[in-house]
Amino acid sequence: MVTGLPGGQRRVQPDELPALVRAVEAAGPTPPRWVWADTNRFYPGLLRSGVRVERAHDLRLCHRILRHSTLTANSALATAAPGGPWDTMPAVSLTDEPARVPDTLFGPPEPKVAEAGPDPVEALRHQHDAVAASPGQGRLGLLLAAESAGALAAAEMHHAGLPWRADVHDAVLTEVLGPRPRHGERPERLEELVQRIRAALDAPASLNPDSHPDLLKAMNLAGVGAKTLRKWELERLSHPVIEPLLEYKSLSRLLTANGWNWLDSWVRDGRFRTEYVVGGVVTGRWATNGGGALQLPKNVRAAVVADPGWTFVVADAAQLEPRVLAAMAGDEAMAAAGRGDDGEGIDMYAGIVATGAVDTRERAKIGMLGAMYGGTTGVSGQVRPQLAAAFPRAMALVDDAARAGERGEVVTTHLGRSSPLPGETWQELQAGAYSADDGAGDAAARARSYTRSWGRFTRNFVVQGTAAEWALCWLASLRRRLWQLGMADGGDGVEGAVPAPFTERAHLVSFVHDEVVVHTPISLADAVADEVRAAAAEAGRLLFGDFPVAFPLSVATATCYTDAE
DNA sequence: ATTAAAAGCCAC
DNA sequence: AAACGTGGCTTTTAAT
Repeated sequence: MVTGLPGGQRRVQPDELPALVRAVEAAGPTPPRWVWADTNRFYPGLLRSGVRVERAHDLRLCHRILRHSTLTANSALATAAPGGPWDTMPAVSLTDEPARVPDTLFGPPEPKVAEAGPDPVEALRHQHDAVAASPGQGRLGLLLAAESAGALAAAEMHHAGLPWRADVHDAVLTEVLGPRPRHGERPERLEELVQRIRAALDAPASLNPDSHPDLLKAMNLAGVGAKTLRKWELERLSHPVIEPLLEYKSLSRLLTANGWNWLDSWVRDGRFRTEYVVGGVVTGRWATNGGGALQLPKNVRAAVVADPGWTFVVADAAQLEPRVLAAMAGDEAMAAAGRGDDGEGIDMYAGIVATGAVDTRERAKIGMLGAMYGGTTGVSGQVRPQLAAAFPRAMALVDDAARAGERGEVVTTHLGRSSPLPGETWQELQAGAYSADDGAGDAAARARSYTRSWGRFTRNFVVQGTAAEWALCWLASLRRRLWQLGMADGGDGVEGAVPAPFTERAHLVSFVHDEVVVHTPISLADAVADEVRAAAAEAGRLLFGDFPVAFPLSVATATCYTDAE
């Protein structure tokens, strides 16, 4: 059922939906906002039919935010008994089996009764009520719009896919590992390294370097003196086995995580498609399902090559989190340190050095990261009082968030996404800390440790979560701008031709926390770069209004991802 | 036999 | 330098 149409409501068959949506999108000067239970349930099919929508409201994603936000704590939505349909509705996954087309051998399929599901109109009303009554000058409304736009962008990026040259990927692997081995065998380079490791340890040919206990035992016998196999620890030891072992670990990682098997599994028809999970991280950052798309190692990014006649515009936000912290804390001094004289933005860590608060860029960086992560030792600990003196408001914000977490309270981002409550472990440990009888060591110490750990989580939550909100607004703005760019240019230049979504226009192909990649016709690359910057400025205004904080980007254009970094 | 946890490295 | 935030993913090992 589609309601709210110009001509009232209509019941449509699934195959009628694309034409209907296309018509309504094209009808008026103001595009509609489609409200649906889950973007992934409707949008992939529309995209396959060549239909792109401008705006949407994802009821499931928005419900999840409103259910837990401190800004809507008194709403009917948030005070309802838990376990309602919108609380328990599972996300639709793009990898779910598509509804199988029934066999037609025995005549047309039985008409299916659409599953009832909860009433979306009623849900929308509840969500509107909750947002309308929330404090914060429309911040929650902005968050819901950005979250929903993100869901559209995520589906579109999956639809378009990240251009991926399997032949280039294979060449990279062959270069460092040797030719692809037969099933069950090690590549040449790895086999050589295994031999060298065994020889250096005087170990039998049965030693499997992938078995950590066995390897550690053999290393102990050879007197290497390693307690763990962590890279940074091994690097500090001197023994003939260290060099081949580190090399083995590095190559082995490449093979298992992004080797030929990965290529076979994830690259089809020149595209890598992952499933972006909008809001998949507690802080609001995205997660992905499949292919490890958020952790593609630098050396395999060489396989990300633009189509002929196309190129990439790669942009990332410089020092996003400290800038977000400065803005949300209203810390003028800290914002000024990242702004520079022209107001366009300078390297923030260099700017902090320029204020005289800290003596080197490296120490400024470690100190800021430590303040946001809760580091207390080493350089973090040394620089901290200096930063606290120079930027008291920013440091107070993260310290307050940490203390709230330690008290077991919830913290909330700038736009209104709230942290979860600590789990049962927290409660139990607090109770246990006061019980005299505890057989398993120092209960009070464990409670303290867990409490501090939760404080580090809430400390980081407010910054990482607000940075994710900025990035979401950036992405949403850029998505809209890229579409407009396509309208202006006409895509392939054919008069009157409407470019198909994402095959003839500049389009997003990757988003990783604070970095975007746009795949664009070469002729539009400069315009895309302008829009990427304009979108960043717009995101800053949307979140922080007139507060004078800069969000400079590093932007590069290249036909290969590797060359843009 | 299946599942969960641990260890480790990759990304931001 | 050290072990301070969020994750995904793979392999081995332990547990059920």
